[in-house]
Amino acid sequence: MPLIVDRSAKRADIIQHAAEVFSRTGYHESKMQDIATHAEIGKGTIYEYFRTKEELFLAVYDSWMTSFEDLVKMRVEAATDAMSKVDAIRDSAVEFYSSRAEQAPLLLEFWAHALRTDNPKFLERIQSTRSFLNDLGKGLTQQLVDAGWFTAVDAEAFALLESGMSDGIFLAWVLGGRTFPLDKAYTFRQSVIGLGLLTPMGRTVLEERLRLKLKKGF
Amino acid sequence: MPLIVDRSAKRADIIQHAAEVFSRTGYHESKMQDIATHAEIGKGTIYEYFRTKEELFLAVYDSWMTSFEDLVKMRVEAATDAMSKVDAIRDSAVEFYSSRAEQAPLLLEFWAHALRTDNPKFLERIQSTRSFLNDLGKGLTQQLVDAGWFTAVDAEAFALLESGMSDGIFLAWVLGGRTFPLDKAYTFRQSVIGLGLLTPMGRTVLEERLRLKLKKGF
Amino acid sequence: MPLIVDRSAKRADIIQHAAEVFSRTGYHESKMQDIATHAEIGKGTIYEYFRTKEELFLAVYDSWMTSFEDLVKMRVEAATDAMSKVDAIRDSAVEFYSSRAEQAPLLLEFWAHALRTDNPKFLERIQSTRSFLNDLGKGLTQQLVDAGWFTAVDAEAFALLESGMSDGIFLAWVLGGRTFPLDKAYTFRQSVIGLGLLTPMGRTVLEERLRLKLKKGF
Amino acid sequence: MPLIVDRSAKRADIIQHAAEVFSRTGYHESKMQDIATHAEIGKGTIYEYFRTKEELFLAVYDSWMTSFEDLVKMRVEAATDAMSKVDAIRDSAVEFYSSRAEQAPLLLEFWAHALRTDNPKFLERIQSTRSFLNDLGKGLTQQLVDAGWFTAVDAEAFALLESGMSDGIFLAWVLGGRTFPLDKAYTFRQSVIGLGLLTPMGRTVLEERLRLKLKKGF
DNA sequence: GATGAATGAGCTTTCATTCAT
DNA sequence: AATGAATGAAAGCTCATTCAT
Repeated sequence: MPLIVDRSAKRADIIQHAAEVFSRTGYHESKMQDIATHAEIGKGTIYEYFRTKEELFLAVYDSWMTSFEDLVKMRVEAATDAMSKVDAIRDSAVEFYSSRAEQAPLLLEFWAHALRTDNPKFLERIQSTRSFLNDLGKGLTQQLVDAGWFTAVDAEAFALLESGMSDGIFLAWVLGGRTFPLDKAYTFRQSVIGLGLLTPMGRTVLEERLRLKLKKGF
Repeated sequence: MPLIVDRSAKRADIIQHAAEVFSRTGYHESKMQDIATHAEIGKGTIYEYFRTKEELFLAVYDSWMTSFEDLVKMRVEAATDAMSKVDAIRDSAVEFYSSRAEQAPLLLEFWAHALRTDNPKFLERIQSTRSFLNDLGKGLTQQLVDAGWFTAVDAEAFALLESGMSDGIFLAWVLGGRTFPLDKAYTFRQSVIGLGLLTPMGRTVLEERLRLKLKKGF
Repeated sequence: MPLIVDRSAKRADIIQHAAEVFSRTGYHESKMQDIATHAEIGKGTIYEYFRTKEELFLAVYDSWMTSFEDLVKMRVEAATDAMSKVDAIRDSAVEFYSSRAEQAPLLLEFWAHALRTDNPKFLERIQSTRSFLNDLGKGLTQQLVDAGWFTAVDAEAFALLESGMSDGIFLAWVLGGRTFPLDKAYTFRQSVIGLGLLTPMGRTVLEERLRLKLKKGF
Repeated sequence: MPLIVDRSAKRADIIQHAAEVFSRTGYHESKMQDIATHAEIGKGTIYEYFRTKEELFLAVYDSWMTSFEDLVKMRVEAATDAMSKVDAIRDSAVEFYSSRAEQAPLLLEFWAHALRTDNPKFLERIQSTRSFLNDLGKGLTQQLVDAGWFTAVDAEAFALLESGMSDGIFLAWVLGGRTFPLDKAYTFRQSVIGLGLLTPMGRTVLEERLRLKLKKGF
């Protein structure tokens, strides 16, 4: 066990352990005592860092989403052109969700809880990630339109649709027992969408490849 | 108190009231007493019809999904060609979800619960609707491919993707506070997909209209 | 299932079935529904014959004790001399308890309940059997004393002691998991007591036999 | 509220209060809240020390029986010869039961419960005391036989009979409403038994005294 | 700061009893 | 007379949170 030096490091440590317990057992079934035991601290200590169990839940989600956003940012910045930035977003999502397969149900629980609690911070945190992704998607879509790859499209609506689709695929994946490869499904989706949006110019370059992917499925 | 004639009618009546209470308060926050009071019956009476709260929850979900499936079946049967059958599915989903806007969060709770409970019937019931929709979608996609409207595509994968997308849009709609019109989003989605899958032949007929929709967004 | 003709026969039938259910499951764990099901009648019907579950419990005990008393009466009447009447009582107890081994725990429950309930009939019914046995025992003891077999002894106290001992042996037998033969234990007891009470005259006749039994145990 | 210093002292305190509530109201009628209130602690606190109500019941019984065994041990050790050790056991039982007259019905409830519960610890605890007493009785009986006071007797069987008789007298005392003096009854019993087992030698010394007691009863 | 003993509100579920049919 | 659907009081147990040390 690493020596915890300061307050925020200990806070992060608790979040880490809480994430594991919540993931394994679910929010409602996880007891504060379970988390304390897992973190090898006293039950009361958690309350030195988080006012309520709910607040801890929010912190766990926040921590996850922050890593996700950081991952996306990093990948997108590393990519050079708009097309590969789009790929970077998709890859980030795939990687993030795939590597957290066990935690996936907790995301659903978080969303469900967000819609019920009086605490507005839950929905706000969700919106925050969505805004981040939508803004990013919107900008890139516009660039692709402007560059003549994509046909004219309401970039805002499209970005919203895209992130919705992402969550939808994720949902299908989780509820279906993760029986198909997530990355293939995301690629497949992008081929469908891509084909739809490509301009004649873009089509000339990419159509063949995309149609092949459609035929193969996932 | 309405005169309840037979057992199954009373059962349905309890499901109805439970659905309302669950929808309003959420599964975990709803107490059996709340449901009993709302149904104007004794708390013990519920247990004459459902062994546990969880079983009642399942019954509520089952009742919703059965209506949804019935609606889809009806609409699809009424439609004459494959293209309008696809429209019928989409319209059914839009109508179903729109008319149950208040109940929507409960679907999330159900999904979340299904992933946690030991009772396998929850996931089974979810799978059942998904299978129904996927089989339907798969058949229609294949018909559209065979008829030359759609380019060659793995019908199974595409159907899975489509229902995933539907749930995704629904999710975005719910989590985003239902700030956009659900029907427009579904139509938009179909335009994007449609454009991607259309063959040159289909494109000749429909491209103009679909591109217009893309430009407008939702 | 025999055709139940009159009220008291049906009442007896319910008692019979209740006795079986109570014996198997215990008073507290037995549900009125279990009894109704076992008797193949409606739950409400029981209440036509017994006001409460407690009253039914009392009826079961009363029925058992009445049979026991009848058995004792019959056996004692059949015996000719005092000494064999004493044997008859002992044999009746052994037979009664042995043949009801499974029901034995219920007797304990009844006694325990009798000491707690406000309903005085429980203790009264217990007293009634005890009185019957004590009176019987007292009379016989006095006869044996008068006949010169037994030394002078307070017949009342001795009778009380004897029936207490009987229950005690029964208790040890039940709580010990019925690991020793009940009849042997009763005989052994009688040998011990007998030897103690015998007059020199009685001793001349019986001592040898009794001492042999002491040596053998049970 | 008394200052409770350590865990086991608090545990003992709860047992003490539970014993009082159980004794007064009976096991089934006693509510955990009653016990908590009586002990001036919160309901939840009890569950920090005992997993279930049943476990608490067992602890109460265990505590009683342990004191009883300790009392017997102390008294027996203090006695010098076998004959007075036998008296010591009898006196301990009398003292123990007499001083716990109010609690006596609870013993019956405990026995009844032990025969019904799935938890084997109940019967085991009962056996434990019985073994202790039987072993003690067996040893002393053998000593008395060896010393020539008692006639040859199966010491094991006799010891079993004796403790059964003790419980039987106790039972008669409790069920009979404690209308006779317990100590006299025990002494009376011992006179009967004693006379039966005495050898001619023992008889020479004690017969007169014992016969007198028989005549007096209790 | 860290702890964990103490708390009690609150929940699901049971089941004896009632009573309309 | 017979029934069983309906009832609701009741109880054991849980667990997030507090707070004295």
